[in-house]
Amino acid sequence: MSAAVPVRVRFAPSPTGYLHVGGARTALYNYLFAKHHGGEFIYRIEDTDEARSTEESMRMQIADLNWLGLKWDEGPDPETLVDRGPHGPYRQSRRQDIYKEHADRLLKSGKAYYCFMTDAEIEVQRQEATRLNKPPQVNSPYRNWTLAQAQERLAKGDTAAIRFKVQEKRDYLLKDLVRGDVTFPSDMVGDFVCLRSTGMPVYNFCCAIDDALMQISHVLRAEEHLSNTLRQMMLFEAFDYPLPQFGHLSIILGADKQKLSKRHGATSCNEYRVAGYLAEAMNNFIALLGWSSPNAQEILSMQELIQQFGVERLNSSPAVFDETKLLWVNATHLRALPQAELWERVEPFLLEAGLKLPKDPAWRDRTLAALKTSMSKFTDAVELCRPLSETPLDISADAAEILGWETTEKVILGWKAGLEKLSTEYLTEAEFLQLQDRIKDEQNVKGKQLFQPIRVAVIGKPQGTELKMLVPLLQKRILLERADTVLARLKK
RNA sequence: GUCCCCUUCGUCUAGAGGCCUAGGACAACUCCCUUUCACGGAGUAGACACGAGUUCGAAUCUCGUAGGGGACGCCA
Repeated sequence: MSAAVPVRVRFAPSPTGYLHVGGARTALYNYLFAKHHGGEFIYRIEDTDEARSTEESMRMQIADLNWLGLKWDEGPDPETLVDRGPHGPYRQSRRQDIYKEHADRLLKSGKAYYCFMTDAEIEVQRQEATRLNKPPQVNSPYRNWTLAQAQERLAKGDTAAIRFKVQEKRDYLLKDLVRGDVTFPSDMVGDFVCLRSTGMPVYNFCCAIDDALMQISHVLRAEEHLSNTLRQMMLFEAFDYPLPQFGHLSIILGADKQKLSKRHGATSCNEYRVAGYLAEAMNNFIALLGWSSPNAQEILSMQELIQQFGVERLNSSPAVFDETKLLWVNATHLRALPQAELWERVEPFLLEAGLKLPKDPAWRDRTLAALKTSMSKFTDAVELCRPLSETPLDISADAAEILGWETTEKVILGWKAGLEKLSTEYLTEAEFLQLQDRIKDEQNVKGKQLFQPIRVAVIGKPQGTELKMLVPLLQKRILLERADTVLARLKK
């Protein structure tokens, strides 16, 4: 590795859907690698598949990348989508002149040729090859046409793809950063298309050209591109461009060891964001799928990831995406958050659920202190805080049995009387426990007959978080209202 | 079919010929803390895919076998 070459890496997804966790990991590794080496992280859009690429997908992916905090140094501006950086455009659909010019160069030097084969002809060849158990490669009859011959036919209005002419058989050696030496025989691929007959370039072609022109020094990408690398190496060679270093990351599998896909449940970053996961936990967890910290750390901040990341500790075998561990990583990050920040980040979820909670910072602090150990993700706060919301008490159906007990009314009346005697806005845990004891003695009710009616009078249902935690978080006024609501129900 | 890649506890991994009676983390289980839960603490159980070879010595090197994945597109 030459130290003179500045580190420039890129993440180059195709905008054909949400950002997948696999893509997120690729992006993260590239980002970490760049930041670790003080290099640049470039975001490029591979939108040459006109049928499947959409601007909406692109916006979704940008939003996900932003959520993860992976900021790029060059590429479309996340807000305006206007290109920023000296090597643009960064959307391949806008670089067609460049590809055209490169294809012409190959044509002129005889390294590529016009191919007039139709889809049907290609299909016939493919089926024939498959039938003979041969690699389904295209053997174009136009391979040896002269450029003049082809141009003559083009002049008649026929369209043609431009195919790269794979040269004599030899081995290509790829020194992969993750996999070590990988040898590809050149006949592994047939003459591949560079430019479609529509003029739109094909992935391998623009990828190689862009990586060269954008001066990409290292390409960290998914394993499925490993065998594509051969074509790209041929292209680099044909243009006499210096080859970047490649590292092919293993794929991420679902619990059934099959490639992670929609049937495994959540596979997009966005789903995890909505489900109340923390971006920093997502980064942390994903980083550990295929990479390990040199000092065996499991919980790492972005800063630590940047400091410790290195391509040497990348693992080449596939990794199963384990949601259980993700949840643990998430809970750990969540509980480490300063309480003020935790509230800030949880609040949108509470508001969305329609909860009405006190604005007093001291109250919020107490609440989080009490509830945070049972939270693994932001959305857990919703159910945890629901009983604290200043909304009319909803008496659940399974409270009916308790409401039917003959001692219930006097317990609640005792509870109410006790509350009224208190002068403070909130009662302390100790006061609550004392009050409970007093009701026990005064009303001569104990055990279930005592606890359950109070519980229903507080939260409207027979089970939930411990009352000694909840009661001190509820204003006396609200407790009284709720007790009245339950009493009114008893009268009916 | 051909080529390429991968294979350590259930899962993520450490491991670069002797430090390995294979270490850590999540999950599981047990106990402690706590008048229930959670958090926390202490433990228990659990793996080198298989077979040959190289070597005084192999999880580590080589070769096979099996299994999994990828590529062979005018998809990326």
